[in-house]
Amino acid sequence: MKIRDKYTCPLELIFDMIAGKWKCIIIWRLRLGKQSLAALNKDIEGINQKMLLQHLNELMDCKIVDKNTYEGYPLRVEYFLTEFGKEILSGLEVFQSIGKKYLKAEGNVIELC
Amino acid sequence: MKIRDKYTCPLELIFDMIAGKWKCIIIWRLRLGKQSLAALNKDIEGINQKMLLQHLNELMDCKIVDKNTYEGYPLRVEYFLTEFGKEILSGLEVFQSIGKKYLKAEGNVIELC
DNA sequence: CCGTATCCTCTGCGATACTG
DNA sequence: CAGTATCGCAGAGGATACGG
Repeated sequence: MKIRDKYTCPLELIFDMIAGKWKCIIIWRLRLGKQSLAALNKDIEGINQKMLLQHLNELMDCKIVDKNTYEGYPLRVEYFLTEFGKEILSGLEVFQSIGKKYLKAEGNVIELC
Repeated sequence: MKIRDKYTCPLELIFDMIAGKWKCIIIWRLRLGKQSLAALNKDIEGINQKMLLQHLNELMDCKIVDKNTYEGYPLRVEYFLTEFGKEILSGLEVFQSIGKKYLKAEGNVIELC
């Protein structure tokens, strides 16, 4: 993740925070509540554990995502959106609905997300 | 620009369309109306003409941006947002205001955009 | 079940120079 | 002023294996 030293526009800062192949979909999947790593890994088609973890860590660096860790075996963690993350989510919801409309106009009938 | 063959989420499609270091700022700058290439090049700090053109072309491929070309010398073109582009813009406005709020909370007093 | 370390590939970005 | 062509590099993304 490349956060620049200097921004001329607030938009760019937020955008850099969520730039990355899987960031937006991770946030999207966390919209309904806490998720374990394994659950995310299973739900997000095409991702592998390493990339998931890397993106989650970057999202945590930006305070978009946080996690709870529970001691004991089997290990258990819960990733979830912070309040800041939920604000970001509200922007993504706009894109989600634009995308849905776009796909429908293109004749796609896939049932997605 | 990497548009995938298959999407499980409409959000990802829209996101891939505007992924790229300069895409969102270009759209942002076009929010107030038509702009020549030279004007964009001057206004967007740090970009060079080649990258600007490449990103504009990709945005045109996705029908987010369109342009008018006027014959004669000196050459003149006008890049502008399509209706689809304006929808995308409405999502970016959310990030802009989140970013502004975030920077203010961080103690930044810069006057941006 | 969570998380880290290595290694490798591919492409986004950028510097530079050139054409109409 | 608008647009194209080359070339190089850093870093994002991914396969795989290992450790707590």
